[in-house]
Amino acid sequence: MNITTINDASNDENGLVSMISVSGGGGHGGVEEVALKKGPWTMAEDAILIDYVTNNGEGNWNAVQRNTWLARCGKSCRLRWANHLRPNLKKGSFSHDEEKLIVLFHSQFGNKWARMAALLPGRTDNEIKNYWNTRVKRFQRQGLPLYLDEHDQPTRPTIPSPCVTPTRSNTNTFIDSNFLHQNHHGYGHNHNHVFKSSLELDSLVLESKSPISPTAQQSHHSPLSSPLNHRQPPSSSPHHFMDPTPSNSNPQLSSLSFTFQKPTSVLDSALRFKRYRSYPNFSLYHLPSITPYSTSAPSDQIDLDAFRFPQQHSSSFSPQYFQTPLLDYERIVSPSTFVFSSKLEQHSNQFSQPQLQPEIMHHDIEFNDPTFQTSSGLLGDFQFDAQALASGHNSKKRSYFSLNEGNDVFDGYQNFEDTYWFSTSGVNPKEEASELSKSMNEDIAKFLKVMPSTMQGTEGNNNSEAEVSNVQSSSVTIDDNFGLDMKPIASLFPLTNATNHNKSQGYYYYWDNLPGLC
DNA sequence: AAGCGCAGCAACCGCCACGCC
DNA sequence: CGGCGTGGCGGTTGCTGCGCT
Repeated sequence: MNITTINDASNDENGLVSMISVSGGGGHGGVEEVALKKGPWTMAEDAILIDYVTNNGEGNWNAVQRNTWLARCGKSCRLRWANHLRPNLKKGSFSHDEEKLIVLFHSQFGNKWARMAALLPGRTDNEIKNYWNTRVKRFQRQGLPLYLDEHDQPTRPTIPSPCVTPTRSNTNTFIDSNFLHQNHHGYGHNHNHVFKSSLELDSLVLESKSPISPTAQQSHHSPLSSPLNHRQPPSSSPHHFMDPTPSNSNPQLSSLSFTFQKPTSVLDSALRFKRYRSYPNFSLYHLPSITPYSTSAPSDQIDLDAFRFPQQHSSSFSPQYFQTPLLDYERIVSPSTFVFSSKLEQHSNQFSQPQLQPEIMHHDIEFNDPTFQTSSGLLGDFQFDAQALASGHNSKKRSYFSLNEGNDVFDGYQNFEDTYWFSTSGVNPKEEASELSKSMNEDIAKFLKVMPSTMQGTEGNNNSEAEVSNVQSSSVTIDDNFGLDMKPIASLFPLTNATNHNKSQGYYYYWDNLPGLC
């Protein structure tokens, strides 16, 4: 089918319409013209798109235009869905923590908006891009270096990347001194806000020849330029923020000199990132698509205590940042939870957030059921969900139910504030959940296998210790929809050993030193 | 009140990668 | 192997609201 777009700005309520010629299909060469609308989406269009995706799943966006009267091109539909209509989108301005993360990510990835979005659940690449562009404009106008946090003192010098002198040939890194000041857990003296890691690391020294004022730095290192632009070669691993400690041994190093840590081979593999891609048969009402693995340790051999995500006590940490990118539940809400805003506006982006969408996506759970006492943090939740589903276990805040929505019946279960919906295919939810549980357990096992051994508390955890002894890669692929790059995650969350949590199976590691989130 | 600049946001466009045939 | 369709990504544009003059 050939589609020709003809711009015609004369015949649309918004003054934006394109005429496309749709030909082919039957070989008659017949051409039917379809007016493709452009411009802002209306609520009616949104409703059509939501309905279509609900019934047909994501993907095949051009079919939307073919199968509905929605006169939008596939790209426009995909964009509208991804940026405004899909569940779990977080609207509103970025929090300060998110802003810092964006700066952090940009210093690592450059203009890789989609990549950043994958690390900021609920945020879209477009949002991040817009935020960054706005930030660029603002900082440029104010003459501030881009990688200087706006809440910090503007006089704080930034290490410009051209002056960075790695001591190891395989390192090409940029680190902004700004980030070295943002962790308040405190190690060292002059630069006591450094990132403490328990990883065994090589060290490298970054040296700044001289302090550079923001103004001077601007001319030297344009705020518009990402550190990535200065990397040679650009394809090298942009691994930064690794456990910097003051370097006082070298008298040539000024206060802008730091020694920070480079991970060993475990975290040294190439950055790996995988685009999300929907299954062709993806259903909006499916629980997460999990690809079973044939060889994995059963879950009962995995001590999930060895892997804990941040707890509430860490004031600087927002665990929801990493919930979605790590293990994307595809938390789905019923279309009934889409409600129209009472405030009528011209555009149609006023669907309120799904009411069931949790503002805080993580659960910090203390279960009474000993079955789940070993599960905590993200993986714990993950396993909990699967096991509870499989077992049919109903905790106080979890229940199965069905919901009649017109002619449709949706099966679901509720876990605290979160509601999960899954298919109405007739599969017994528990059977489906049982398979899901197995797959999840296998995924968790696989996940743990490739985790750096230093990320796992191994005391009293011989099984997993053995499993992780031959770690070769830091990348984890949970399924086709999911690629996890452990490296930036690990570098963002240096591990500390919380020894005062004396559970029977050993000690925990906490990810509680998120830099820049204080 | 009008004009202007700016911030924020939504959406489009071009390019490219990938899979399929 | 090349053409084609599809989708993803990054750059860019345009619109709207708001504050300031």
